[in-house]
Amino acid sequence: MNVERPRTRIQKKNREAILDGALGVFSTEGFRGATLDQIADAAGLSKPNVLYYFASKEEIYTQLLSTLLDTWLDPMREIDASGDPVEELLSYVMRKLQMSREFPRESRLFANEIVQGAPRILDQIKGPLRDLVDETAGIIRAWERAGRLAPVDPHHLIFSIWATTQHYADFDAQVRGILAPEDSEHLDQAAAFLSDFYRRALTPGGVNPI
Amino acid sequence: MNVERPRTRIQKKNREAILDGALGVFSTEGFRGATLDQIADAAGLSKPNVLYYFASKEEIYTQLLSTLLDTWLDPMREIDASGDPVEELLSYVMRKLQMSREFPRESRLFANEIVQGAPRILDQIKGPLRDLVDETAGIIRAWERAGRLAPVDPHHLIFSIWATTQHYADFDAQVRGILAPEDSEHLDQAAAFLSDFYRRALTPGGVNPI
DNA sequence: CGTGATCCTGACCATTTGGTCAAACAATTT
DNA sequence: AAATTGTTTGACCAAATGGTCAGGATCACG
Repeated sequence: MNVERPRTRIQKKNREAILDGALGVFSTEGFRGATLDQIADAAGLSKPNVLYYFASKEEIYTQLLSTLLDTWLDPMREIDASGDPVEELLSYVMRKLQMSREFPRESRLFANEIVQGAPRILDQIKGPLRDLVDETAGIIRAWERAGRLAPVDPHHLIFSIWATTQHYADFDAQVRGILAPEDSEHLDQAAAFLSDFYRRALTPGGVNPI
Repeated sequence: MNVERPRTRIQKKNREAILDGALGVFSTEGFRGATLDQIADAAGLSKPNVLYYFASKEEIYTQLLSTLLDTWLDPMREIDASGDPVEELLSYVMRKLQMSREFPRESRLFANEIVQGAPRILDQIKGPLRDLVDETAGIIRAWERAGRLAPVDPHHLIFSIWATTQHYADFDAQVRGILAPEDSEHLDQAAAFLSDFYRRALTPGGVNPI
């Protein structure tokens, strides 16, 4: 049975349990590494029961991917062309960092997918994602031309924001391995660092020369 | 047969072929996703023949990981405490970016491993990698205290350099999906962007206010 | 309560996968 | 060229894996 919209409360509950469990498994194992048994286990259901709600492992995965991409891009949509350029970009950085804190599994799911060549999400990247990025790049370019932002390549600025913020979710194991293990404040430190860092780099003419 | 040091030219050639093939497979599939058949295929050998040179899939993988980590850290070892702080860090950024260009498979191999929780390399991270990072952090902190560098958290600066440079190898599929496909100059643009960007952010007191 | 629809499961299946092994084949040494 | 050592492979195996299915359990509702 291949229900698009959950009709009963049981369907809703179980589909959610499956997607939540699958998110955990896929995000740490990748698509090929994840097994239906693990997913069923994480969801608290039997394997045949999982396949009663989703036609295949692939369907669970693509369902997850396309649902999450939207959420993932929300912080970028909030950038306001009429706001103060540096402050708008800084709060974008903070929103992205916040997502790494709140949704690390989602971040790692995308990381896995893209590192492995984005075989199942390339269309979405070349379509909606690219459009949104180009639009944002336009805003940044306009700010920059108006002299309200240091000169930067908009696309590479966006890449750098993604890289630096998602790093804390995607490479969490490494970050924890390097920083003192008892140090659980590292995301707050990261916020302070990135905030200062991007402010210095983006403010036209440099900030408060000493 | 489990030969540590290749004794014959055939051993040398085949072990290299296996490691090279395996690098390609592991870097795009992850450990669990990769199969011995794929590796054998990529190496141009039969599966039993691969297992004649390496005891198991796991042994190939860990061999790759530990061999490569050393190369991977070389750029950081080159940082010279007696050089000019901003220039030393900028050339470190450029060396790291150059590695993304020359060794994208190696970068993705580590990315896969770490995204999935670094199950087989955590010891090396907590040991040698951490030591080197702490040492470099000490150098950066000294520069900063001497007022030769803008105030930054050394560890998070290092993370940001890793993130921004490796992004171009690890998330290559996304970068290519977003930038114009005909644009094969994006790594040169990235070099220009990162160079300007880190110079602005690191130079104490800001750079050449207009 | 009865009945049709929904939900769940044990048993099963075909394929894939990591790994073994005896025997054939090739290189090197004596 | 015989003996020794090193290399390669086809055939095979057990376990894991994605997926199926018939039938039983449960639920919603007239």
